[in-house]
Amino acid sequence: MRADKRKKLEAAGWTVGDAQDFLELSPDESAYIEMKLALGHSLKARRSQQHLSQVELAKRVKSSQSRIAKMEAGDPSVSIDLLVKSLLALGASPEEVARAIYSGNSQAA
Amino acid sequence: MRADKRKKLEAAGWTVGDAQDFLELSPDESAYIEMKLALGHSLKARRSQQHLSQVELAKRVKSSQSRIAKMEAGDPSVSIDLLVKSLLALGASPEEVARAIYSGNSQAA
DNA sequence: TAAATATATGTCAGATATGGCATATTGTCA
DNA sequence: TGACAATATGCCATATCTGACATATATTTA
Repeated sequence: MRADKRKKLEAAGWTVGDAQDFLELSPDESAYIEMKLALGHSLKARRSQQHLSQVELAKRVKSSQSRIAKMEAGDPSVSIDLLVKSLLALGASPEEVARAIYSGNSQAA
Repeated sequence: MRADKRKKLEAAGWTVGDAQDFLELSPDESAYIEMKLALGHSLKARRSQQHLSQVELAKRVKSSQSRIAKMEAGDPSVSIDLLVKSLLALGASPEEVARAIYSGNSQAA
């Protein structure tokens, strides 16, 4: 299984190796997960660019290191709201957040 | 007070008329609220375009009429996640969702 | 190598968002 | 006008997300 496919399934809350491997994601579910992954990548890119550790970013957005890690990994337990708020806290504009959503390019925002 | 300003404050969970009228929103809070309002407008525009009632849309996205109304009104109790999922359910692509986020134009998505 | 720092993963009690429901308000049409 | 459909608003029990914490696993540096 390709790494990104596996990641997508995991982001959907599935455990790879299950019988559910064969389940299909609906186009909507798929799009939703891709958006979250894209936002997570963008968050990591921005954080790295500013030479911040997850701990430092967590303090800035009043979250926790573990939640930052989960955001960047596309963990199914994190909301788009938190991702957006974090990006804004890193100085992204709404337009940059928007670009992060549909551009596969992690540099986008 | 301008209508959109009032709406923004209400979306932030404030009651206009309070002493809190004078509080300022941080740029991040402001941007976040504007994004939610923009998504709400886009949702309403798309729903109208497809001649769907709030009840019909609610059934399609397995939500409720009241939640649809709150989404479209920018109620502070609704998440961006639900707005995004609803737009996707109305046939919007991730790119259109993205455009809905930063474009003030409610037709955008 | 070991120590130090950064990131990943699992869990959980408390906080927030959710659908559903009742009901108020608005809009439409005869 | 009244009857009816659509939308708005308030409430609540439950589901989901949250920060915090512990701890495992990299990654870096001396």
